[in-house]
Amino acid sequence: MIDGLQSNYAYLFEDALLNEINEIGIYKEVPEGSIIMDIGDYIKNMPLIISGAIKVMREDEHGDELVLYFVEQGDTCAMTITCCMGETKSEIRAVAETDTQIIMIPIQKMQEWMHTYKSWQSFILQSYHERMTELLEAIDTIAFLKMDERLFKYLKDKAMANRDDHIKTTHKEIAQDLHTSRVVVSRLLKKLETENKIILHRSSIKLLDL
DNA sequence: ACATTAAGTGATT
DNA sequence: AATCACTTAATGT
Repeated sequence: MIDGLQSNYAYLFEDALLNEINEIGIYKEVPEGSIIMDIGDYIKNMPLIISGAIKVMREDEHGDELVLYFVEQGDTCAMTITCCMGETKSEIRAVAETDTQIIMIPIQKMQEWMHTYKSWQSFILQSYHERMTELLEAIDTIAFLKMDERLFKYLKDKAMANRDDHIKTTHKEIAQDLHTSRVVVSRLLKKLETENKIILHRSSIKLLDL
């Protein structure tokens, strides 16, 4: 059995399905920072995350990025669900947030399992629902929250996805993820530090309030 | 020791 | 909140 499959998905799927996943799924290790799926790619596989986290983002016509949400272990990329219904291209880019282990499932199988396994069906529907909620939240965040609140939410989301309150990034990266400038990030982080919400180090941030 | 990269700051729009 | 210009601090070679 693929390592980690049992521990992460056994409570979700029946044994027969686990065995099928084990047989058909392709285990992959993705190093931090590598692009798992890019905008415009045709999607042939659906990833199940065993460990690690993935950052999902969108890009505008100038190549500027904006992070939508993070996907954690035990979850899947809901965009693939939409995409593999029809033969559409990916609308998003998925980048490994940390070194990540995934199992790739061919989309034909995932459609087949929709009919044969009840647990699979509810898993897909539920994660689809969760993503939808997160997307709405992302819209709210961008539309209604000020930059300082957005930044703090970003840090919390990131800490949550990585299961680690010690975040390893630079101000520059955060600025790119939130689509703002590095100077603004530095200033707002400084403010958060004086409010005792975080501690700043070079190339890393320790989150205090959780 | 020097170059490079990350982060802090004031001023201006 | 963005941009510029500049400084300071940490790190790599």
